[in-house]
Amino acid sequence: MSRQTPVQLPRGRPRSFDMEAAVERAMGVFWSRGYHGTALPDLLRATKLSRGSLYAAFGDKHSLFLRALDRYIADALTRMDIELDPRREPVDGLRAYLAGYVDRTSGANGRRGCLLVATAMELAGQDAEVGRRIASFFKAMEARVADALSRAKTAGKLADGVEPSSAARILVCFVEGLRVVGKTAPARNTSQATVDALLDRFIR
Amino acid sequence: MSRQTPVQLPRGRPRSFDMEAAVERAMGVFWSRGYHGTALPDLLRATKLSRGSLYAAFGDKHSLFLRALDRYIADALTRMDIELDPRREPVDGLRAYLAGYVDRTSGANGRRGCLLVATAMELAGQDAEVGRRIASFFKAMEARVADALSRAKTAGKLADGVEPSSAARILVCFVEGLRVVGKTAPARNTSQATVDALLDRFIR
DNA sequence: CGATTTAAAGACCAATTGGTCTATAATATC
DNA sequence: GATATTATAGACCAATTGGTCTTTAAATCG
Repeated sequence: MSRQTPVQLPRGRPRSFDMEAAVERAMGVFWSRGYHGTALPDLLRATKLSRGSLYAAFGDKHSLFLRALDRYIADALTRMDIELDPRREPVDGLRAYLAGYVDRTSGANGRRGCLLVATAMELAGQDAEVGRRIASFFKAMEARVADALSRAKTAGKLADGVEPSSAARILVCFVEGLRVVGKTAPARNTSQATVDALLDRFIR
Repeated sequence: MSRQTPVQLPRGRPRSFDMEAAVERAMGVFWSRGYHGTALPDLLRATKLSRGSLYAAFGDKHSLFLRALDRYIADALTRMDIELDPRREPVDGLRAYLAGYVDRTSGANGRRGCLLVATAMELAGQDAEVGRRIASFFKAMEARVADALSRAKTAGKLADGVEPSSAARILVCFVEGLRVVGKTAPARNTSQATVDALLDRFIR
């Protein structure tokens, strides 16, 4: 199948730590503390890297942050692609998608918040690299939800007068708002009931 | 009417700057840059105070921030009390309330964001004083919206099966989500159309 | 082995952080 | 005019910021 890569191996000591694992640990810190709230020692502790290794591997704090953000976004989109898989019943998919948000916005999960929303509020206005990522994520999310709604409509499962594209925009705003209100750690029941009441307005 | 206050005036040079104006200017800085992103020199420039005066008047950065946040919250609640005034048609009030969010979440206004949402994401999880304020604001907002919806229901203006209290929670999440998505500076039309589509599901 | 590359530890850096303090001028009351 | 209070400017502070560099030990190759 694939030919042997013609690049010769590097000569010296190979990298001994897992870069992706380091990005993931860094992501966890940014997630909990925000960009400005995260100091270098926090990142060194979390990644268990020395200053030198971290800078050699990632360049600087900002670049590492972008990688962590990209990772967070990729995880979220992957999750959505599973939940809203076209081979599944679209309404079931939407329920699963919203159930995920109920989970992530109640109690301790809610209090921890969302790296994406926090970053949108903290940096999107000032940092163009971040702003582009945030905007493209919202677009991607909206497209996936609109697609699921569109399939639900074809199946005759949408309430009268519901249009997939505007309903998708509503749902995106709603779930991101859930993440904001989730910072006050509401009870699971509350979030679930709110989601159910919303879906009731759109699903037949 | 009111008797002369028996307190004798202080003896020395009176305060010559307007503390409320200073809080308002500080609020503007925190609003644009966030808590961690705001450095003391930023606050001195905005308030046109010297270090000494600022610390004498407000104690420290955190206390000044809390005053700015309280001011922002008070302004928001005052606005809502006008928009959702019980003497007004409740549906008109709700439309005015949402129109305000359309305005604040489109274009440049949207890009600037919201001090409250940014603070919720940045600090509510870690800072108890902030967390309490955020939680109580959401509660107060939800109560006002629920009240308006309740009056709309009595007037027969709500769609079948809409329950004021859960609908209020939906609306609160939705508008806070609008603020998040608004950081990508969407077109006014887009936000307005989304709001209209949502209201369509709740109003007869 | 020798050459090469990397990791870790930590010294080191200038700039910035939030915060205090002092000196001086201004403005008020008695 | 004496007393008291305040504002400003700026020196000053220790701690922390993000970031670089050097040293030494490891690990891999030819």
